[in-house]
Amino acid sequence: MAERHSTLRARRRAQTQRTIQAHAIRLFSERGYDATTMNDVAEAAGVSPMTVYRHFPTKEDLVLVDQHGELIAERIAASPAGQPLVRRIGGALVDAAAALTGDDVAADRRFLLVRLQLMISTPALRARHLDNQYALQQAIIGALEGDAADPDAAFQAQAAASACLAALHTAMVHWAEDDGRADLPRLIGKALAAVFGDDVLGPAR
Amino acid sequence: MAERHSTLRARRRAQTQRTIQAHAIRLFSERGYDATTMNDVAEAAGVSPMTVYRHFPTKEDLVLVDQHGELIAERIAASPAGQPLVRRIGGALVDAAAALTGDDVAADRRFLLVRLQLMISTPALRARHLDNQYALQQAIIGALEGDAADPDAAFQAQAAASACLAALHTAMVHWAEDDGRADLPRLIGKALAAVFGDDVLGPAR
DNA sequence: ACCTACTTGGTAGTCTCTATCACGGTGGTA
DNA sequence: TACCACCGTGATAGAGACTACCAAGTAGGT
Repeated sequence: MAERHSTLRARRRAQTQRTIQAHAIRLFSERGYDATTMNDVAEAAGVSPMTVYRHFPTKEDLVLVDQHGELIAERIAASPAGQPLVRRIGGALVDAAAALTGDDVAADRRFLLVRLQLMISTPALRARHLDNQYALQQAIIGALEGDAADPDAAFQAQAAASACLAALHTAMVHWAEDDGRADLPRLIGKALAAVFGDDVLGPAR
Repeated sequence: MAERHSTLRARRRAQTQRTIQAHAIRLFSERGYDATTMNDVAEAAGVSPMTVYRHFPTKEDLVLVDQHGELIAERIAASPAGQPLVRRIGGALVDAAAALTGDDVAADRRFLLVRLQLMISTPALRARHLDNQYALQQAIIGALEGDAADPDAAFQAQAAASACLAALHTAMVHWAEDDGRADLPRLIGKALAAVFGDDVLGPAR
């Protein structure tokens, strides 16, 4: 088993990865994203530019981390098919947000907030982020498999998913502008209610 | 009046601009967006690379043209404030789509369709396009000025606008996948109805 | 005919990202 | 302990998207 070396080597790898990203986010926040070159990041992290590219294929990947995408899709696939689409999708989004901003991950929450503010204010990052959300939308539609036969149901699923993700985006922007003081899951619920009505997530909440 | 020269010079400028863009779209469709360089476009159009950059600041601008953005915003600002938000926004989107795909602009419609298919299938273009839609969303929110005082109304406006644009995107993707055979304004109405209910655009339609 | 302003072309450079090769330390094995 | 395969890192060269900066030609109005 040559794959059982995951103790020291993998830990060092994860460590340098965190170091590089931390320095990158700091520099981006201080000088701005466009005014910071990959060489600057490498120099600040104490590694060669090659190493930066090895861990983060593109400059945007230093800020944008696909977080919990497939977890959301799995949760939607596991939700009861009898419920309305919006409730299945919205519930998963609220739960994922709760996992990302819970009190047990306060440090990660600050980091997430800074990256989110960078994403919103930098055109290149914002564009990539929106495309990632589009990919998440495709994954969500794929998770609602049962309706591939009916083209009309597929249209419904696509409309519901894209509207839910639009609500998610609205909530995230407000959360970032509020500097993370508000409760993100609650904001998402509010945005969903603003579009679909107050009873979207069910009376149980 | 040094600005009254808009006869020959402006026409030549518009002509080269159209030539460059036409060759670019053709090459992108034939070889793929990433496999086509700006030098290829310049050579095909018979101009220098400098001239291409002069007319289209970025490679993405060769495909993405901000069409009718401010027109939509103006129409929303002029719509009666008493109507529900979704109806004001959705109505403007349907009308803009009708203007873009009407029978009197069949050639433009083919061109729009090709560019849309390129946008959807190319990650870089898709990302930029989604960011342009985000900018349009901001413009729409700005057009609904009356509610800047109430933060809750602002939240409502943002949620409504982003959901409407999500529906627009859903409709555009379906239209492109259908190769433009369907009626785009009708598709937008269908997507809006899928999210908000059948009576979104009012009984008058 | 003259002068201004707009359009175009050329050169050199920066920055992101890729391909290829070489070096050194890790982890397992004889 | 000595050997070897492998992984992480580094240096170099290069393509491609852009951005100054400067030179030349041509349309506009006086």
